Amino acid sequence: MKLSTKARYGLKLMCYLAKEEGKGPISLSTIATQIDSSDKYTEQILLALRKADLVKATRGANGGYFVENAKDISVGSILRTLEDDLVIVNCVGDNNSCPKIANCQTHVVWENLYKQMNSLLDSMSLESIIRK
Amino acid sequence: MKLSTKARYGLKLMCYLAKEEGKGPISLSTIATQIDSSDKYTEQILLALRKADLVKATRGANGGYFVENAKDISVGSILRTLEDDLVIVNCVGDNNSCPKIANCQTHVVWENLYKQMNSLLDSMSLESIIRK
DNA sequence: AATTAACCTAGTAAAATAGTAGGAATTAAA
DNA sequence: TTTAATTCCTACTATTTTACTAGGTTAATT
Repeated sequence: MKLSTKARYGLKLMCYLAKEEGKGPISLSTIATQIDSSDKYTEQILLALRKADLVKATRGANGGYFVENAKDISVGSILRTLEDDLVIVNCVGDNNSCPKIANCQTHVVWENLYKQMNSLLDSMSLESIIRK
Repeated sequence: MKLSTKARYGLKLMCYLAKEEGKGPISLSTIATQIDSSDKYTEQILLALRKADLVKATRGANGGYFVENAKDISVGSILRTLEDDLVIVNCVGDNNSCPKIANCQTHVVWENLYKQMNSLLDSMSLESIIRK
C-alpha cells in the first residue's frame, strides 16, 4: 500500500506553486524541473489538479499554472484527486456496495481508518505546511 | 493506494480464528472456506502471520492454526505484517534514508499520516472488533 | 503569421499484486 | 510401522496497477 508517485509529485508541486502564489503563471517545464520529474508526467498531474480546480492555468505564450488561496486548499483535497479518492478498500466511501457490511467485523476497521485519514489530511492546508 | 487482498483476507481470517479461540487447531482448508479464498493463497497469509507469531500452528494429522489471546493482538500488528509495515512512502518509518527530509515540506504530511494510521490501528484489538 | 505553451488521448513499459504448483517435513491414527 | 492428514517452504506465472512516453490539437501572445 504505497502512495503513488503522482500523489507525491503532486503535493510537492502544489507546495512549490503555493510558495510562488501571486507571481503569475509558471510554465510546465519550470515546475517539472523543480520537482525532478519529466515534463510529460508532470503535465498529467497538473491536468488532473486543474480539472479539480486546485490549480488554475492560462494558455498560450507566457502561460502557465498557478495556485490561488493556498490557505483554503487542503492536503486532503489534493491527495483525493490524485489518489482515487483515498479509498483504501472498496467497501468505504461513496460507492461502497458490499452487501455483507452488516455482519462484517472488518468493515469497522476500514471505515475508521478511512475517516481518520481524511480528517487528518483535511485539517492541513497547503499554506500551513509551507510555512514550516 | 489500495490495501492488498492479503491484508484484507488476513484480518478476516484472524477475526474468524479469534472467534474460535480455545477450540483447538483449525485446518487450512476450513479457514480458506470461511474467508472465501483458495487454500494455497490462504496458506501464504497464514505462513506470514505465523512467522510473525500472531497465529500458532500444529502440524500433522488433526493439526491446524489457532490464535491465543485475541485481546492482546492489535489490528495494527496484523496489517503491518501483511502490508509491508504500513509504510505509505519510503521516507517514513525505520529505514527512511531520504537526505532531503530537513528541507522537505511534504515529509511532515507523510510522517503525520503514518503515525496516525499506526496509532489508530494499534488501539484496536482483535477481541474488541469481534465483539461488535 | 509565427511562436509559445497548455490541452487531451492513447499507448507502452515496468513494477507490484494476486494467485498457483508441488514437493518436503511432521504428526497422529490405523 | 505404514498410511493419511496436514503444515512448511520456495518458486513460478498471470493479472492488474502504476509509471511514464508520444504526439497531435487548441488558445493566447507577440
